[in-house]
Amino acid sequence: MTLPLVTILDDEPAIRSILADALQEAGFRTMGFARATEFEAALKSTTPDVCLVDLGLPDRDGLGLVHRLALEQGAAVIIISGRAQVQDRITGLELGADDYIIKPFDPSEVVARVRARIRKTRPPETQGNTADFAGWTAHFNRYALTHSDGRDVSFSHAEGEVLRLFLERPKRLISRAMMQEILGGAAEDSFDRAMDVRISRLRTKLGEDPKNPTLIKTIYGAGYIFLGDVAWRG
Amino acid sequence: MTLPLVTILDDEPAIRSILADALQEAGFRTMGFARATEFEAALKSTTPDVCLVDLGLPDRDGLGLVHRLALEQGAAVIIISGRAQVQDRITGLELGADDYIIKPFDPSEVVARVRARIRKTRPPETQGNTADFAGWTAHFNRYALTHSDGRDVSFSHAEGEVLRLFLERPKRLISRAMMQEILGGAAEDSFDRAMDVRISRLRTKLGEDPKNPTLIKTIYGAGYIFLGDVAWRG
DNA sequence: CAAGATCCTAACGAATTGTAACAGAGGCAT
DNA sequence: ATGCCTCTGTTACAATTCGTTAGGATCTTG
Repeated sequence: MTLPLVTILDDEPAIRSILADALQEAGFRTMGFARATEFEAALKSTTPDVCLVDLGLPDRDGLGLVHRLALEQGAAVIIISGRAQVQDRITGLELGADDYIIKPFDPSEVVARVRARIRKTRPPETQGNTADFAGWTAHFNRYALTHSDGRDVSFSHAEGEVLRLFLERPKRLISRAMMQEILGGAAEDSFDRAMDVRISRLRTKLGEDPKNPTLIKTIYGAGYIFLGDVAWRG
Repeated sequence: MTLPLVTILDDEPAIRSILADALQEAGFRTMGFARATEFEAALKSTTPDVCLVDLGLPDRDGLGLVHRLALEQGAAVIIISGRAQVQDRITGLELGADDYIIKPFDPSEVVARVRARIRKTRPPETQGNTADFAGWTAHFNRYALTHSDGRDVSFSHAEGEVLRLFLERPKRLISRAMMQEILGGAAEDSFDRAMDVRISRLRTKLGEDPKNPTLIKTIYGAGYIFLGDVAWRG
């Protein structure tokens, strides 16, 4: 697995570089952004493990951003702010932030807090090959799905890749770009319907109602999300 | 599901009771302990969601306890300590704590940080994905609204964003600017009717009388307000 | 009440997504 | 090799989503 990715959103280049240095030294990949719009654009193609967000942004109030991040992406969000009042901290945390660090900060404390987030956020390596969800059991070693009602469906390698991708990230938004990256990263032409077709086929095997899928939901313009409780074993 | 359980390990009775009061008022169950041995005994029969641990314990160094807690139980651990040095905080976090709060603390900040932990610890399913209001039930995980009279309407992602925005702030004025901010508002042109249209469509799905909306009310020149009692469950 | 600002919403269209049908690449037994 | 099968990307077209436009409705102010 690749190194955890930490994004830094702060309009001061000095702060970005201090944080980036400390984090990289600690073994993280980093991406820095000066404005919220850039950051949001980047989010469409990458999924950070932890997002450091400065609240005093020029182009937008960061709190709304934090809220959406926490809600949609499910990523860990750490606010870094000059506003030190207890009330500021509380509203930040209530809006979905995972932590709130006050400027001026000690870079190594930031690193420690980022680590603490990642420990919890990263799913413990699921090298398992069997997973239960919504009445189904996926057996990745024999490329088959069994349902508690007796149905037994086999799936192909390509379908299994997608299924595993979903089962390892339940209830989190998975962008199309990320799927391309994790699965066979082919060219990303807008004419490329390969991913859609894979998902369509998987949906069919899961017996989803085409008009109203309950397990694999499409988020228009954003990606997919797998609903359903997943339990891995073995 | 039962209320989340928060344990408080601190040798000062005054602090235990301050925290217990604040947490109970916020809707948590609490258990207090004065010494590590008592606490560990209790752990054999219960599984707390969050553990508040004071480091200055008389009978044992708290750090080792924190380490084992984090490692074995997998529970969220928040250190509360009088030791304010950066180095103390770092080692606490590195040893497995999820957060580090310095004495003296503000009880409501502790509550906010406990909440932030629980959001991540508890499975997303348990979180607010369903809300009742005015005969309707909004199911955000399956993008559908059901009415007590049997109606069943599905809504899109964009509509869901607006609906959630309202349901999270019932009976409060929501300015247009705030909506742009919280939703993905990119364009700020005053010609942008996108938000109006979203609301219009949502009103239609809710079966609002266009002449006389009862749920989503327009405040001319100021924004919108959602009337109706909202009860979240999950 | 007039004027102007603000809001509603039907209709349109660009972008995005679903999926049936097709085609090429292997695999495998005959 | 030939024929048949499965797998999987590509194509083409249908369906859906959602912002934009535009004209009318509604509100506030003077």
